[in-house]
Amino acid sequence: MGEQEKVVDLAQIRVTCQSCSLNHLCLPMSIAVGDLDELERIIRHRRPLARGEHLFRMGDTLQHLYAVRAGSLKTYTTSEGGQEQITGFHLPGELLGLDGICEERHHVSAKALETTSLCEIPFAQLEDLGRRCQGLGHHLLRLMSKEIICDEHMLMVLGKLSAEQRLASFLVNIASRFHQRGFSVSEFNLSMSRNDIGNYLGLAVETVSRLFTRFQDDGLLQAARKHVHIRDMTGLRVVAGQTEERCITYPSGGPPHD
Amino acid sequence: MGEQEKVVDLAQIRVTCQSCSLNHLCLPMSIAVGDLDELERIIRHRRPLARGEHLFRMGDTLQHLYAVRAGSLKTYTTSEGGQEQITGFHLPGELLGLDGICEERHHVSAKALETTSLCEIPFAQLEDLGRRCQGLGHHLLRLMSKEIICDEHMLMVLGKLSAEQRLASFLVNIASRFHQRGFSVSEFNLSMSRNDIGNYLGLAVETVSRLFTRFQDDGLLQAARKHVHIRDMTGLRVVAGQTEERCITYPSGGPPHD
DNA sequence: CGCTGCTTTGAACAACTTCAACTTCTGTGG
DNA sequence: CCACAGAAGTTGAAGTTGTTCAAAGCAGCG
Repeated sequence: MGEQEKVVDLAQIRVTCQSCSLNHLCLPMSIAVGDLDELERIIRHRRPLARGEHLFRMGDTLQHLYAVRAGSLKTYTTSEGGQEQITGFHLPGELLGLDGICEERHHVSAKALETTSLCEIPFAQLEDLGRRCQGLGHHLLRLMSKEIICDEHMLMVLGKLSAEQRLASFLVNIASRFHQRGFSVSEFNLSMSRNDIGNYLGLAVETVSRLFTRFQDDGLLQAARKHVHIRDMTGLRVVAGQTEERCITYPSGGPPHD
Repeated sequence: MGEQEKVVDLAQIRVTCQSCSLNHLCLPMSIAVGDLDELERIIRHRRPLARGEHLFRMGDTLQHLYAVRAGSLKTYTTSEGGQEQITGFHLPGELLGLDGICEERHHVSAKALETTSLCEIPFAQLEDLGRRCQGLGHHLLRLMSKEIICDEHMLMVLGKLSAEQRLASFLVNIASRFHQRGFSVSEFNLSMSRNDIGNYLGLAVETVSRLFTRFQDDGLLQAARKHVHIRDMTGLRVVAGQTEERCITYPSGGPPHD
């Protein structure tokens, strides 16, 4: 508050998707160079969220989609009984709000897990632009399709896997998403609590905690609170029942360019 | 084989969405009357599937989306270990194949639960038409969004509900979908086996069977094999933990017109 | 009529949850 | 800078829910 010289109006900052380090993961990846200007024209920075703040709540009218620039969020639904189920964790480069298109209001709440900055994209304008720019329109469909695939993968996780397999599967998934973003596959800080992990995986916190201990004892990883160091990725994949890499994390026509 | 006079080339039958009893649930609901011709031009009937036949399999290239005309299907994923998880049951008026858009190949397999007839919609042409007909393009996004919502609702079911709540929730959902299609809310024939229900709900067959018996003893319903007669819908909703009607079954801007 | 597959029921068992206690971390104010 | 309170995480022991295994019942069909 006292640091007047540091205060800037973030909405004034010129957003350039071109210079964004995430553009290969985000909407711009699909768009013709000439049309990128148009996309940049409708995108705005949003004031960063502090840890625990909501981006939107279940029931809110859908005005914008959001792309994560830095930080992370969780989305969750609340049942009539007041129970919460986390439906996803969202890392930089990922799009939020697609569930809200159906009824023009959000069906999940989105809450920041840490200080998080986002791009705000007016949905009506994006849809309009999508009609004019073929690549963008198609990419939006692909992103929605990807979300369906991910959610249906989670149905398998919750419906068929044991607690051990669920946690291993979760860690493999998170590691590969970090890796895509240029971070280490094997060493990272989780932004979500054990409670959040348990909630997401349909397990009690205590079970998650015990499993971290067991994985550590088995030499699969070392975990100290949020910090995780995977020692044996192959072993972890075996526990998860995933030996092939067939997780959908990249909504492109072809495979990731690496 | 011998009944030559009954054999017709189904592909020759002029499909008219206008005359289809499901048009208020399906793609045409969103389309301007003038554009309906164009949609009808690209839609083809498909040879009906016999019970147990596949419409497509996981990994197949996505060529078409499909709309169920009559009958029903299940979609399921197969894990590396060969385990199957049913991701959805599909009734007349519902669209299949949306998961395949992301990578241009299906991520689930679709199998008929009974004799099933379908409309086949070439995806590329539909996408193209969606760009030209605003209503249709928007409706396609809504249908995908609806699928996300339904899948995320299932995450809650699998992650948080007890076996009893899961089955009650399933029955309430099926009943309301039958009702929308003009059938009785309270009396119907399930096209899926107990095994399929258990698989879908993350439960053992035996558990499902015991629950049917318990619901019957509690006077909530009467079940004889596939035939189900719901005696106390309110009671069933209470068990499911759903007292409000907030299941998303209709992807329209407003509520169903009844 | 006797097969086959689906469903139901019972009893033992296992996995995970719940409850309870304790430890470790984090942040805040004295 | 330390003390303290609250939150988050860990661990153990008891309890429950749902699974697994086994067997019998039932409908449909050649």
